Amino acid sequence: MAITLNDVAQRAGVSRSAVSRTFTDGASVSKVMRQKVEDAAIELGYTPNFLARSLTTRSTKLIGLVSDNFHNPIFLEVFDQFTRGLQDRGLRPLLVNLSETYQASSSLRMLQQYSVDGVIVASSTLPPEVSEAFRSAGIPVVNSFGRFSLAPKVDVVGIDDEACGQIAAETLLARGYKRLAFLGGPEPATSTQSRLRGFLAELQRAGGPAPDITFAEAYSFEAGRAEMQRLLRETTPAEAYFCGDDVLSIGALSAIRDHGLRVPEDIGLIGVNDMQMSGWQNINLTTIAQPFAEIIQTSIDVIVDMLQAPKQPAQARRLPCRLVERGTLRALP
Amino acid sequence: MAITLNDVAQRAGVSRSAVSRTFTDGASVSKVMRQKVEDAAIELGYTPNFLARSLTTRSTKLIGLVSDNFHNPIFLEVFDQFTRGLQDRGLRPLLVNLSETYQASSSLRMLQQYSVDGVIVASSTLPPEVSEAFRSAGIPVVNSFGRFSLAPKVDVVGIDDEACGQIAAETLLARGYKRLAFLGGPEPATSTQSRLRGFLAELQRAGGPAPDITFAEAYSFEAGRAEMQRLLRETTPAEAYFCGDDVLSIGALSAIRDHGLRVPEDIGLIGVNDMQMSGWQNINLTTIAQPFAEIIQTSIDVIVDMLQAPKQPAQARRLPCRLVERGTLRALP
DNA sequence: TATAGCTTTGCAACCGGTTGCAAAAAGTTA
DNA sequence: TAACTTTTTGCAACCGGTTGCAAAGCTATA
Repeated sequence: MAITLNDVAQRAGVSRSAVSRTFTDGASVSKVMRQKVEDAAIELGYTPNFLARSLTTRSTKLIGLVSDNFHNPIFLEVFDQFTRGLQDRGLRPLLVNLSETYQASSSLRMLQQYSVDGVIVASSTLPPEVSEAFRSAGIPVVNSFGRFSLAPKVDVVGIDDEACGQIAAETLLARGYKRLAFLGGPEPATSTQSRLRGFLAELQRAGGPAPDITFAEAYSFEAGRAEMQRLLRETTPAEAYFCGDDVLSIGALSAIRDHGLRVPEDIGLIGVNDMQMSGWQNINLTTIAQPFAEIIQTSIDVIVDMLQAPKQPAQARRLPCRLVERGTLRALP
Repeated sequence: MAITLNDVAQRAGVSRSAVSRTFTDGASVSKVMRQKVEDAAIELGYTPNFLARSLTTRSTKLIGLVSDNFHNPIFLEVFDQFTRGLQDRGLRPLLVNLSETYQASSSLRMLQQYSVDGVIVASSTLPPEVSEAFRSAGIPVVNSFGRFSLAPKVDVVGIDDEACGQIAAETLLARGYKRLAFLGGPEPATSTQSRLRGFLAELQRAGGPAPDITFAEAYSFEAGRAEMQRLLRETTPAEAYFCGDDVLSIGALSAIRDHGLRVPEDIGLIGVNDMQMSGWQNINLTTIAQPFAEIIQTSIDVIVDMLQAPKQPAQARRLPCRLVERGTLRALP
């Protein structure tokens, strides 16, 4: 069916090795030989088979892209950048969706069967064991958007969640807010906990009062809205809320407005992520931007380095967040 | 490095074929033999290499997933469902991102090199030549979200864009709107043209007046907002707009509200897609739902069928859309 | 117990490539 | 032109599996 190396060799009247060599760079082929082979190849429409090649070269150029985050709109941007970044380097992303019904352990087998050269685990919610399983199996792995740790078992590229909480606290305090609150993502998530820790630490340092603390059930619009509705119904709302992320914030925003209150006049709101939608004029959310492009670029760099020199000691990289001022907080005094 | 069939054979003291046979179902192996092999395999942690296997079986279980739509939030849901649907059937999605800088022709080579068993082109905007190239190369292909045609060159699964325009017209007329307008996506897109055609046909049939017709530059929030701003500034707005899709509608919505007008009291709006966000209470967009789940399920079924019995004549399937009533149109009289 | 029929097993060739090695060809130098 | 280098080429083995075929093993029947 498909054209093989043999076909080309025969057509060009040369050996199989000769054909192979013209298609591997750095190999020794004379100009006339190369010409003959290339003519035959073009004539027949030959494309080398990467999988057969991988058998001897032990490199498939396949990178497993594992994620469980197929509901938060920011991940579309994440996938876009990952796939393009990998393509630019001649690598191909093999996608594994670990959401809901799939147990994490299956991803190792799935990707081992295809001899991937490396794996990118793109998730802030998957447990570290998922990434670690790949490393134990000898497959280069990097955990993008993972949690920082001083002695990580696998390479991690992410943000400094504590610093993120600190920025939120500073921002709110600088604008004169007194009664503050933390409306986090799911309580067990480590990102939630770290952001809270940074938030509290900075408030304490500045001598501010302790904030109210509640958690939404998920990083989702519905969860943010539901939790804010509950707060408005059952409590005296705080002056300003630091929300777990942007979708959550947008949910909270809708609850506040439905309740007849205004943002930022009655209640202030600050999120995390800076997803595209947050900049839409009908949302216009003040938020703390994650450096998505840099995280993704760095993750790819890390994995590419590991392909060349595997088994360096694992390292966790923290990239800085920055405040994006829009319209959901009152102005600086 | 990795454990191979040979290692297992040696450990179990049997032939290579025996090991191979215990891992291919339907092959003839006695109970004792199977036991010996499985023990050795577990002991060594053996996983068969699918790529080596594919060399002789001529099936990689790899499906190319080609798309250029990494900006419209609905596509995250689309990717989620595609990847899960494929995984459920033991297939693995190999992602190709064709947005912006990549020219379509590269996708064929990329996927040929990996001997994919089939390709799903998930896009309503890529030209039909992209899908056709795969078919010419003998690779089973289905174009999801593609344009309907009576004599298609490749299999297509999508919606009936004309019917969609018709539903929009019926819906608006039934609510007593008189001065209607069409605010489409990019003018050259075939989906835009088909929806317009259906819209106009139904209006004409019902004897309504001809609508205003304009086009946004893209299927995006910014484009929808910009075009609606222009309309509000330069024209007398229509009573109700049929918008190209939901993101576009949401952009238009924000422009209308910023202009001090109310929806649906002053201006009505109906979109297409029913993306998750459209149901958010702060948006609450009346729209025409695309049957995403069915389109994706059908696409996968089609490609799986082709793997078994390739080269049936191509067929275009149209799945029905349905109205989702929310809050951006006035109530039925 | 001999024979026929079925199941299980191993051998060896093959899938589409790569690569170490030695022979052949081409290029240099004297 | 001969002797010596360097480059180019083909052979054959290998990567990790599968599979047709025939031999071996087993069971059932006469």
